[in-house]
Parts: sequence; structure tokens; C-alpha cells
Amino acid sequence: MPRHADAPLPAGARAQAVYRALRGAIIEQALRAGTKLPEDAIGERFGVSRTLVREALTRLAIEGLVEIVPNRGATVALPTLEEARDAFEVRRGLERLMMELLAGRLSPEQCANLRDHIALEDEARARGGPESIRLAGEFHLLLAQMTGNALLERYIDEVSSRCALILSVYGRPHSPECAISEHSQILAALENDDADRAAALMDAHLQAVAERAVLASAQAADIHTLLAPFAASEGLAPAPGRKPRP
Amino acid sequence: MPRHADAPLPAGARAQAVYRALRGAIIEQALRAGTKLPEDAIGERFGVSRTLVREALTRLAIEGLVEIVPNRGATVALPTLEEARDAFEVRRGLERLMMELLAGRLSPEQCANLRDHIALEDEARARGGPESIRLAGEFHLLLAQMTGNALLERYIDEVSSRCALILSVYGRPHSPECAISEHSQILAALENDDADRAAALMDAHLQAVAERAVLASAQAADIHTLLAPFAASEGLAPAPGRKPRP
DNA sequence: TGGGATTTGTTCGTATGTATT
DNA sequence: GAATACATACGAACAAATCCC
Repeated sequence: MPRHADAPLPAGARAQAVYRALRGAIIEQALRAGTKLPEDAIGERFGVSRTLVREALTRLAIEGLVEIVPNRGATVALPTLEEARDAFEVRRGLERLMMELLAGRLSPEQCANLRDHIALEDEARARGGPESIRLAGEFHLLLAQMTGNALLERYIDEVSSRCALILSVYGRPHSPECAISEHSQILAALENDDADRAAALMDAHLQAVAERAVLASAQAADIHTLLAPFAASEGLAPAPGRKPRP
Repeated sequence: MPRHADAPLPAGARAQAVYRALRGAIIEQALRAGTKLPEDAIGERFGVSRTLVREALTRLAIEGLVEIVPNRGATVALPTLEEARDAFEVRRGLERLMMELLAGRLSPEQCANLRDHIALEDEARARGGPESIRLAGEFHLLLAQMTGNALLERYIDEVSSRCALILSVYGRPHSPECAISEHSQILAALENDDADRAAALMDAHLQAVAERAVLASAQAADIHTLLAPFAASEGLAPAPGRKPRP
């Protein structure tokens, strides 16, 4: 839920807000792989000093969404094919565990929530908007939340976003990460208490996603413009009276 | 490999050095769970400013080894029993994946390295030194490195260190995390190209480690120690005179 | 190759918030 | 409960490295 920009965020929350804003921008491909992320430009855009930007960038670098080279600054990560393989390999392991934890344990409310989410994905996909990428990833995150295992949730969140970045590099531009019918089938298996089938479906699903990755290229754009919607949604104000570079 | 203190570290490497030093101290239980970690004192100790200490503490907080409360600073994390369960659950999932990736794929050199490491563990264990904890964890990390999957390696490193912290809270003081014979059996199964058996052994091994911890904490008698993590996780202080909640 | 402009690395001061007496 | 002491949150400024012409 978005905050108003003039209500100051509590201590320690602004760095987190910058982190979330950047993260969202990367996952939705507003900031494309390889884009330079200069500390002061971002700080101006969000109305914070470089200190907080650095903290956000450091966190993103640990997550693998950003690459930091000493004395040369940060860029949106440009994963190699090997890193892509690694990410999907780990993801399969984690999501298989998730299937085993969830099979036969979902409440009717949880199942309803998942069906609602699948419907949302369907709509977004029909419109062809960039949210479909985010929504597809969020289905997996929603499942992770339902395990009640906070660490698993964090890892799945992390590896999913990394996979999203990978698809933005190697996949077709703006293609949703997951096919919707596959999500439905997985949910059905989970409701059926069929852990093995759910795990097998998820495995095949992720395999398909990985293989869907083919080819693409990216182009840069002005960072102030690209970041605008993400700043607003996280309650960050741009610095007054500074324009996109002359 | 230790460096000479008067050779200054390159840019960006000092924060990492502080991070590693603190991490090692926590894992080897030189800094015990719950210990306050003031920026000033640490910076003074390592000869760096608070900025770099903050960066190190932030990284440790993301990893779950340190807890940071806004405006109140950092302490060595005091994992709850639920977090303990989560950590071991995720760890089982990751290490099972690791067994599948490694079974039948280890070179003779790698097997020899692993045997050497097991021998080291054996010695340390016999001496009863605190390194045995670190070494036991490093066996798992060594296996992870051999998968060639850098992300899996990072996750296993992270979850292993978190488990080490958990054992320092709930386990017997200075007890090694892993029984050596279990490591040997796992290695044998991997050499034998028996992925299922390796996975099952690893599962049982981690299960045993987890249960050893809970059992030990139940026998540990002192009720103050036993309750401390629960009190802390619920916002209660052991000392008198603190309000429940604003 | 060189030098100025730009960006990052780090320190440290100040304001703010928390514990203590 | 107020005053005090202390630790943290954040930013400005300086130093060093890199980039670019």
C-alpha cells in the first residue's frame, strides 16, 4: 500500500523503500539488465543521500539483481547463461520442497486465494501489460508464504526475481514467466494431496519456463523517467529543482 | 589466507573483512547469541569507521546471523524454535538437491579432498576444540562448491551458518554439528552413484542434527537459559520492569 | 598520453531516538 | 517523569579512483 510522500518514513525505512523501488523497477524491466545505476542520480530521484542508495544497492547486489564492481559502481546485473542454469536448478529444488510442504495442507481459503490470483494473472496476460511478469512470479511467492516457512519464502522470492531478470535477458521481451494452465494444474494436484504429482508438475513447469528462454536485447533510457512510478509507490519524493541531466 | 596488517586492503575490501571476521566469530561462538554489537566498539577493534561496520552488520542481518532493530542497533541473532525448524527444513531441501547433483559425478581428487576433510574433522573433534563446529559445517560447504552451482553454494553456506547459530543456542555447548561417521557414509553413497541413498542419508543426518539440538536443550536443565530465546522472541525481557507494548 | 570531470569510497559531525538514573 | 548519557540514522564533505575527451 502506497504512502503519501510528505509523511516522513520512520527511521531505517527509507533505505528499504529505495531497495523496494529499485527491485520493482528491475523485475518489471523498467530498469533493464546492464543499466548503470549511479548513486547520486538515484538519490536525487528518491530524495535521499547516497548513503541510503548505497545500502539499497548493496542489498540488491547480495540478492544478485545488481552487480557492484569496486570503484566502478553498480549496474543491473547481466546474468550469464551459467548463472541462469544455476538459478533454475536451485529454484527447482526449493519449489519441490515447497510442494511437499503444501500438498494436502491448503485450507479452502488459501485455495480460493490462489484461484483468485490465477484469475488476475489471466487478466493481466490478456491485456499484455508488464504486470503479468510480476503476477506470475507472485503466484510462486504466494505459495511460499503459505508454507509458513519464512526462510523458504525469502529464498523463493529471491530466486524468482533472479529468474525474472534472467528471462528479461534471455527470454522474449515482456513474455510472462509462467503459463497459466500450468499454475492451475499445480494447484489441483496440491488440493488433491498428491505431493509427487505436484512436485513433478512444478518441475516440468519450471523446466518449460527455463526452456522458453531464447533471445532478446535491451535498450537504455533516462533513469529519472524510468524510476518515477516506483518512487511514488514507495513514498519517496524526488529532490526539488533538479532536472534530468543537461 | 591472512594478510599482513600493514598492507592496506583495496577499496571495498575492508567492509568485507569486517563482515568475515564477525561472521567467523559468531559461528565459532566467540560472540554468543544475543550479544550486543555496537558500531563504535567494533569499528575501534578493527580500525575502521562506523560506516563500514554498518555495512558488515547489514549483510549479517540479511543472512540472519544478526538482528538489527531500528534506532537500537545490532545484536547476534537469537533464533526462535520456529526459525530453527524453518532453517533445517530448507536445509534438507537444498542438500537433497545437492546430493542429486553430486552423485556419481565426483572426481577422484574431489573424493580425496573430502576424505581429508573428514580426517580433519576427526582430529578437531578429538581435541574438542571449537573449530570442530566450523569444520563440520565446512564439509557441507565443500560439497556445495563441488556442484559448480554458485547460488546453491551461497544458500548452503548461509543456511549452514544459521544452523550453527541455532545449535549454539539450543544445542549442547561446543558440540560438533555433525557426526563424522555420517559424513563418511554420505561420501560413500555419492561415490557409489547412489543418489537416492545419498539423499536419504543426508536427510537422516540433518534430521539427527536437528533432533540432537532440541534434545540437548531439553536436558540442559537451567530454565533461565531455556526460556531466554522464547522471552526475547515475544518481546519480553528477563530483567524486571519493562512494559509489554506501547 | 594527460588532465579535467565524474563517480565512488570513507570518514566523521549532527540530529534524533532510546535506555538509564 | 525529566534529565542525562549514549548509540544510531543520515548526510555533507573530502579523498581516491575511474572515465572521457
